[in-house]
Amino acid sequence: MSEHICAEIVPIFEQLDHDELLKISSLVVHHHFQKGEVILSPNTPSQLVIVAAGAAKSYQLSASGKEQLLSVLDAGDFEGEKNLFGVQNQELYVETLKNSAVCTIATSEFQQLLENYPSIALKLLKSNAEKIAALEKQNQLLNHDSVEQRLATYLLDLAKIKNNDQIVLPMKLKELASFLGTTPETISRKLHIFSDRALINQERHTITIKDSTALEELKNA
DNA sequence: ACATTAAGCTGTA
DNA sequence: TACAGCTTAATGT
Repeated sequence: MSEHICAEIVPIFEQLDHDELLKISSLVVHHHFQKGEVILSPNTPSQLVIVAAGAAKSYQLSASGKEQLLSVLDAGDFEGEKNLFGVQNQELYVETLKNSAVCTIATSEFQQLLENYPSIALKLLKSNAEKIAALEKQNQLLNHDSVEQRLATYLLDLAKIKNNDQIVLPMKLKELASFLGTTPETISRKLHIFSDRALINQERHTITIKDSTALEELKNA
């Protein structure tokens, strides 16, 4: 497993020259985690975690103690940046979905870095704004009162993002269920209902939207 | 209308 | 064939 990839693959470190990358690499600690390990929680030290290879999920716990999925982190994605600005992490968890290579940067050292390289702070800001936009969208999703509305909205949004009526679900149904605030069983049933009504075609994780107008009506019902 | 529980099915290593 | 992921059905809230 390569030991010096993090700084090069992360978007916020793009466009830095070789010397700058070297300085960052000296602050980075490399780890390897098995599938299912919790790598960031309210109990772990304050740090930025970067997924170098593999995948992880970030989530918070609901009142009843269940996972509420926030996002799936693939290679190059990171989480915990609010730790870097002195915000105490009280609710955020990050757990590996596969065996993964993960890099961490401690808060104190990163603050030093931000002072020396303001361009990194700007990229972090942009990335953070995008993350907030995604969370606002999910918040809007969860405000729809029925699962059918939430699922219809999600599918239409995904098709819009990909600019294609044929979409591939980016996560397991179990995770999609958590993302939409429901159960895998209900997701499975609703997808079948949509298929029966000829709103979509489903072949495993590949879904083709056949009647977007009907789905639009459903989500606004 | 949806969750929970339990059991059965299917693809993949 | 053992396991994870998904589905189906029965029952509960």
